[in-house]
Amino acid sequence: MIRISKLADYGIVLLAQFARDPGNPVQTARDLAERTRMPAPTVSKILKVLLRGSLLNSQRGAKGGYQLSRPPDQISVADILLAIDGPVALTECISSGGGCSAERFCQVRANWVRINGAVRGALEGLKLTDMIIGPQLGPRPAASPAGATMGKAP
Amino acid sequence: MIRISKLADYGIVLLAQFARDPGNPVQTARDLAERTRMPAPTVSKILKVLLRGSLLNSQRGAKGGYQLSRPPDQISVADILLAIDGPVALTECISSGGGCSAERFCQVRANWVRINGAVRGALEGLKLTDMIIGPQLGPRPAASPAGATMGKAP
DNA sequence: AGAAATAGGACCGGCTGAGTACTGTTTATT
DNA sequence: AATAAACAGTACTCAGCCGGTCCTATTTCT
Repeated sequence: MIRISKLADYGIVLLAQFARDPGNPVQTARDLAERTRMPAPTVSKILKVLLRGSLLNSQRGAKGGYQLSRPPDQISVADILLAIDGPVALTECISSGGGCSAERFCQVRANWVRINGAVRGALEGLKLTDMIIGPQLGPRPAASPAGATMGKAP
Repeated sequence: MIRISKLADYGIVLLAQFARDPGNPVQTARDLAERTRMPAPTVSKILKVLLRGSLLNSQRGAKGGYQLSRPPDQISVADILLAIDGPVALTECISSGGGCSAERFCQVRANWVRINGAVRGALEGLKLTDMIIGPQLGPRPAASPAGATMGKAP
């Protein structure tokens, strides 16, 4: 199904929450859980992962909380996926860096490298600021963006 | 890790094999297994799935085998993924068509719809013929294709 | 009739994703 | 100094699904 993990999905929702109200840069895990309607332990777990990926800074103790480590326009969806799910690798032979027993005969790997790079590039171009502007906030030009092409042999 | 299933990966390799030598349009499961170095039972299983997805035609009995149901330039990577892994749905809320308990509060779903559509569109544009031209067959213009952009807010 | 294929299941084992819980450690406040 | 509020880290379980294999029809050519 070519899907990202649920945790990564949650992570994006959480980070988007930060970006949505810059007035409260520091948020506690508890508050985020309430606002996003996600279970508190799971929220806490994801926040720690995002911290390790240096997408968040944390302040311990009372009056503590988390805040974005960078401006939201400098955090991409690819960054979030990298922190939570690891590197973008559509196929196993990409993530394992080759070494598949069939590699000697495999004729499609080179193409996967290209497709993979294109998807990663697209995800890198998509910033957190792009995720918070929903259809409800101001009119949008049209439905779907212009015809995203990639990887097609020239 | 945003990855496609191994079966789908195999399926692409198998179909690419058909496209690679148009001289032998009909191939048996056994032959394909040998040429791709994949285990025969698995190959057989995938071929049946591809048949159900009407990407292949089959001929039973002695001298039987499988062949592409359409010219390779009319079979996209998205078609193969659809047949094996189901519809492209990066997040669960896409495949389930909404209904998530947090949907009422979720502010990012609309963006996922756009991203998802962009990825699917890109995969649809990538045909089987694009998968068989490797770097070894003739020189290629450059490393990565031109800057695949998608989903970015205009 | 027999051999060579596909058709269509059932079946199972192992991995990993998702969620929970528990036990520190740090810090502001009183 | 004591307390409470928050983050930090780790361990654990449970379920679902992916992957692989095998078995038994059914069809068709020789």
